[in-house]
Amino acid sequence: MASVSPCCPRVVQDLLGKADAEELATAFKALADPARLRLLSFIATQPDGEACVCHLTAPVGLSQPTVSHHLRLLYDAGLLAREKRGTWVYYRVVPERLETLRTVLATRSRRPRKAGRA
Amino acid sequence: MASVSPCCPRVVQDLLGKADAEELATAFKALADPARLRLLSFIATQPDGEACVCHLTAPVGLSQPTVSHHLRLLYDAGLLAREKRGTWVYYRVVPERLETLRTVLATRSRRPRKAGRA
DNA sequence: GACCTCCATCGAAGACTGTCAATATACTGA
DNA sequence: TCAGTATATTGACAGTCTTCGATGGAGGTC
Repeated sequence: MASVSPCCPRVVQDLLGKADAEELATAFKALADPARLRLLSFIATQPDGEACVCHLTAPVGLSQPTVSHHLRLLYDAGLLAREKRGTWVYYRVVPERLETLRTVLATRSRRPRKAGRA
Repeated sequence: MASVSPCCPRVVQDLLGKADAEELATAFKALADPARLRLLSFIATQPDGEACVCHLTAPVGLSQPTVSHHLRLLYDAGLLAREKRGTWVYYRVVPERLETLRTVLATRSRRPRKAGRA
C-alpha cells in the first residue's frame, strides 16, 4: 500500500490526469467545509484524541443528523476512523491520511535539482 | 516550537474557531474541484511555470469562460498569481500558499510531548 | 419484556456550484 | 479609427451540497 513516499501524484509536480484529479478533488472536498474542519479539529484536540457523536453536536452547533452526515463524509474520505463501543461510536483522526494530502500539496523544493531545467 | 512558521491554526493541533474554519474551508474549496486541480497542475508543470488562458482551455476540455471562472477562484484563494502582458494574461502557482495549506494539515509529530498540552 | 439513549438514514427545502452561450472589456496592429 | 484577438463578466440552467425533522435500528437499563 505504498506507506509514505511514492504515494500519489503531487498537484504541482506531476501533470494530473482526469481520474487522479477527480480522486484528489473528492479528498479535498471533505476538507472544504467549516463544520467538517471544526469536527476534525475538535476530535483531534480531545485529550484521548477521540470523541463520540454525542459530544460533537454542541461544539459545532449543528443538529445530530447533520453532524452524523459530516462524520460520514470524513469517514468516507479516510480522514476519520470509527469504533463502536456499546451504544457509543467514537471517531478519531487518521493522521496518515492527512499526511498523504500534505504530500499531494508538496511544492518543488527551492533547491534547484542538479541538472535539467534552468 | 513553531519552528516552521506561526502562520495559522493547524486543523488537528489547534481548536478551530468558526472564523478560522470558514477561512480554511474557502481555501480547501478552491482545491476541491478536478478542473481546478488540473489547471494548477498544468500551470505548475509548464516549462516556465506559467501559462496564459489561451493555452489552458484545451488541456482541461472546458470552455473559455469556465476556465476563466476557475482561474479566478484559484486567484482569489491566493493559489495563483496573474500577470498581464499585452493581450495575454499569464498565471503561475504561488508555492507559499500551498505550503501554508500544508502547514495547516500538519499532524502532531509521532513523538509524544512529555507533559501538558499547550 | 418495556423503555430509554445513541447513532444512522431518509426525504425535502434552500443555497451554492459548475458549466455554457452571449456579451463586454482591453489590447494590438493596420 | 477600425478590425481582430484575448480575457472577463453576465445570465441562466442543471446538478450538488448543507441542513433539518422525522424515522428506524442497535444497544443499554430497569
